[in-house]
Amino acid sequence: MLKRTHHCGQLRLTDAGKSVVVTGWVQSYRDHGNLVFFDVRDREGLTQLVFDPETSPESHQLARTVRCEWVIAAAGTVRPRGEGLENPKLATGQIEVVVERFEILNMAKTPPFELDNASRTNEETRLMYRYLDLRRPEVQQRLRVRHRVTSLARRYFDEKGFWEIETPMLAKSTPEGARDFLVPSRLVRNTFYALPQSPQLFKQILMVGGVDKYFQIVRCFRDEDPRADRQAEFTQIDVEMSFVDVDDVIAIHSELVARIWKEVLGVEVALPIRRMSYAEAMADYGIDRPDVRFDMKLKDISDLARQTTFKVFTSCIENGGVVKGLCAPSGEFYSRSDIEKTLTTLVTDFGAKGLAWLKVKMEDGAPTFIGGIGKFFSDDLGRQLVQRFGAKDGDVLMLVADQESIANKALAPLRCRIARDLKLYDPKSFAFLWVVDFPLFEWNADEKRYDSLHHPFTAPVPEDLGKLETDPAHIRSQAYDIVVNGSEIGGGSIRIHRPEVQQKVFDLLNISRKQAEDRFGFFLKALDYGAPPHGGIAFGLDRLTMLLTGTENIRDVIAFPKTQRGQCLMTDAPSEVDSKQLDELNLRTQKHLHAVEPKPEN
RNA sequence: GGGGCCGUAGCUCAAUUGGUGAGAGCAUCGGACUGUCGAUCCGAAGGUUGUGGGUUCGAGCCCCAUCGGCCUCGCCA
Repeated sequence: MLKRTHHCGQLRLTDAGKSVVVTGWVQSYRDHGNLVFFDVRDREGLTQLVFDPETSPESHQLARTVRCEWVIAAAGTVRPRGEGLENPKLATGQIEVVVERFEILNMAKTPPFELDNASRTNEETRLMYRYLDLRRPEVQQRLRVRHRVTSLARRYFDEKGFWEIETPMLAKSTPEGARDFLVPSRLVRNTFYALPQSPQLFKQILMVGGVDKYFQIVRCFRDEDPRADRQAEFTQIDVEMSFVDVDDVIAIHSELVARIWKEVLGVEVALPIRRMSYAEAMADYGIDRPDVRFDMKLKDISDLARQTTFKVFTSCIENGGVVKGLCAPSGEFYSRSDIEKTLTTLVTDFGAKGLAWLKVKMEDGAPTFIGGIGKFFSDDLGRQLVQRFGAKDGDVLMLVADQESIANKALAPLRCRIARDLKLYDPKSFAFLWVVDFPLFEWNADEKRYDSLHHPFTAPVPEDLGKLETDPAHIRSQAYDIVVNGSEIGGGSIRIHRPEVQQKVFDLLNISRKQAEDRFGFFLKALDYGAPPHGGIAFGLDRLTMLLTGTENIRDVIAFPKTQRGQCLMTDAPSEVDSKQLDELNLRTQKHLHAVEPKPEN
């Protein structure tokens, strides 16, 4: 077999005259009967081969039989292309390889889709033939970025004294948070492992074990319905450190993020990265992961709305709700129907009852309102309203009246949608942010107890410790999320390292001693044996890569992704198993049960 | 569990209000051709319109069910 000397995509004018061997897949061939041209592709690019019957009649003859995607090796001489024959579209377009020896390493069936048109091909077909889609430069570019991030992270953490340590994939089910994937045990009948939702407890126990600094690039599993930006199995860059506080964790990971952006995109991230409190994020953006590439802050106008004659507003406030909204510098962009159909649908999808709007018209410095609900505002209230938003002529005020949580939930995506429509930011830019001072708990009205906002091992800020007894709702936690362009790419916290505080938190979460013992007993026991103060963070590698590659589809950054039903179209997983396998596991499916004991008719 | 969009040749799409024989580009196959690079030119082949019912003289088009893909609410950090 001819041994490769150069990658396709590597050769330049300066290589002219060299004898080289390139290998790869035939991207296209152009057969002129006499001269034959190939574009050969490998991971690094394309090279044009020329087959001339006068140079090598055997190679030329063989080349004429070749088809797209066949695997070939060609030995020849690098030659500058003639005047006017260069191809500026190719990095190697200044040269070509005149083939002297040629081997067909493998033939290939005609692909089910054309690789150069694959971006327009049905994703279903591409997933079924993932190995063909993977040959495309765009797809490989994303995998390359992902690799750069992981390899950089490994170098970075090694430099900083972290150890990469693996934690079990077959772990204990702790039915908190997301649904677990279960794995039946053969040796211990009727018991199950769970695939880890994250290595949370293991990494904390590593700290108790004196490891001091840990990281892992680790697969995590959560059996919940997928979305464009999440699927059931995903990868975290998982980190834990001992004897640190919030500032330490933020500093070391700000630097990591800055290095990633610098190395992958050449983008300088200004350090320190800005911090924003959870309270500020919710008030101004309605969400704990605000996109701060643009301003257009939300404003609470409950105090003004209360004084209007608009019953929707006044009764909402009487019922403990708020009126909150934003000012869209719309000009003529949104028609009445855009607002009342498209944008209203958007907010109602998130639970709001409607979208109130009014368009500002300034006459001699005094505002009047066109359309919508302007008539419910007196002149004085109107002036205050315009002042509150800093609205200008042509702006449209959009308001949601509801419970604060619903208003926020509806307004946050509305704000992003409007900013995108009105092009209020450069889509290529990045805005980084640490969100801090999260509440430790949120009240769960259905269950009449508190829920952890982060997770039950998050430490309160020390000065709020006293409120564990008196005012749990207002305890701040030592948690932090890093947000880029409205996307949370990582989050973590300083952990509770004192058993009595941990117990207190379980009490507030309404987790009984018995439940705590059953689920986390091993962990609580570890805390009893001298746990150092510690904290950590986990980054979502998939989302990180999505941001760096500018895609909105998580399947684009995963080599072998799954569909919305969690299936792999290439391997056809999940699939049924032999009854023998089930027997060994002491399992029987309901399907089999029904086969044995059919339900009576009707 | 709910809502929305989609499914026609290998791929991407077309097909008037339900009306003759479901078309085109690319890919494929055969032929021609000395500089192409989305090669070009000539020719050929390629279809259970996702599947199953129904309405109708007649269904790619209308109705019902079902399968699959994507987006989304719930769910999920």
